Amino acid sequence: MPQFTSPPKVLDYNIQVWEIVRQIPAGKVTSYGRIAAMISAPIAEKAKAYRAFGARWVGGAMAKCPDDVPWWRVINSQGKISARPSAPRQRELLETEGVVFDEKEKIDLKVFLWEEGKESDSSQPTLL
DNA sequence: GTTGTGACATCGC
DNA sequence: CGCGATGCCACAA
Repeated sequence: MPQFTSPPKVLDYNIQVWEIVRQIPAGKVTSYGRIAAMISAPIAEKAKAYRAFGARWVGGAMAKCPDDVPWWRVINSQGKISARPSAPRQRELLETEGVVFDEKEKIDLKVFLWEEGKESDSSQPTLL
């Protein structure tokens, strides 16, 4: 267990993030905003604030990146890898999982985006 | 107590 | 579709 600062609330949030990330099947990816959205329902009042920083909280949680969490399956909404120093390393891991990148190093979220409850289904997304 | 930055997302051109 | 600019919360110095 890594050493976290005292804020238990944020830590609790991070734990939820890790829990979700662990549920991501191999060969699938998800975005920070997606995780943030599925964790705590965006409150109407703070919806903007949450939308603005909820994703960053997830990033903060990933910053701890415990060994039990496949942090490499977490990317941004652009379907690209974040500016992490080990970004190239992440791409290698994703390719090993079966994820493919386009010439712009972007991932087809229409194909590899992990959707809740659609992990092992034969539903083939409409490839255009 | 204040200032700066951060594994992002969204809007506009 | 790509790039630039903005917003917000929490933490570290």
